[in-house]
Amino acid sequence: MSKQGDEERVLAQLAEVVGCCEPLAREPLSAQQSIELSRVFKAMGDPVRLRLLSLIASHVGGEACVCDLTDVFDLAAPTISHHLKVLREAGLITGERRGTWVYYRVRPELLATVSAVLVPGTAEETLPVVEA
Amino acid sequence: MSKQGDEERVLAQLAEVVGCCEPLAREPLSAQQSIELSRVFKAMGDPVRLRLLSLIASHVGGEACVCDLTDVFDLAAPTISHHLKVLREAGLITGERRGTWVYYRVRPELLATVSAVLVPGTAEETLPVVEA
DNA sequence: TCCTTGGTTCGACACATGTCAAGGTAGATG
DNA sequence: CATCTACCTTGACATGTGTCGAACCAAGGA
Repeated sequence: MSKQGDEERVLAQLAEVVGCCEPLAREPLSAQQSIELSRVFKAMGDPVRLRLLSLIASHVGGEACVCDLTDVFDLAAPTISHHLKVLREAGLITGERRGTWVYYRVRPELLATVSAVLVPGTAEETLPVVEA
Repeated sequence: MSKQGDEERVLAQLAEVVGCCEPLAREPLSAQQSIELSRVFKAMGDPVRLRLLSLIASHVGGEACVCDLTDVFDLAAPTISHHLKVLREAGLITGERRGTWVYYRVRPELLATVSAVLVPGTAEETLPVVEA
């Protein structure tokens, strides 16, 4: 929330380093690229955070306040807050305070970037896969 | 290699629990789904492992032996071996011994599954319709 | 002003993880 | 068999990470 600038920087850096849609199997990642990308995957490499992400993404209006999220887990509030911070610093979600509550929403563009890195089929031909 | 059965089990379990291509934003992940999925992301949440993955995926013939991989990093052989094991146990790669060397290749179907979970409408045709 | 509710930060703890040296296994070649 | 190469496993260590209680901040009422 207060680190909106950091979120933007992270996202910009990822986009710059990874490129728009460079599939993983086309050419090996550089050390720098792998560091940037692994940040996102590491943020998603926790069951609680993955579930938080899907809870936010699938919530009505595309956003959810923290009070909508805490009840789902058997975890203390600081723990949820910590996980949300990790997701935020990875550029996967953004937080905004409106009155008493803080609302989070996902960054679909980052999910799309990551998805495109994984599979080559998104843009055009690449591998001799079973083609229609 | 010696745990080929485990690799199959992991992949089957992931396919069963996650489903074929259920996007993250459609409905919230269950606790079980998030646990299975987070295993894969956690395996990719390390720069060395991500780079290993891309090195294997982009290598000629779609496979690479360990000797092709160790020289790229400033890491001892046991460390590389450890990371390869993590990738293997996550179902992302398979290892096969042929003579003196051990060759690794990626499982594109798992990458496609993960990619499809992230973004709706991604790479559905590349999914191999995993059956039991 | 004080109190209540929603969220975060801090500090501390137990546990997980990345790393390497040493030792072990599998196969090829004498 | 002996030995060399390629690769893995073990054991140990330092660092990183998830968790929570306590304290703190922000906003909206009495």
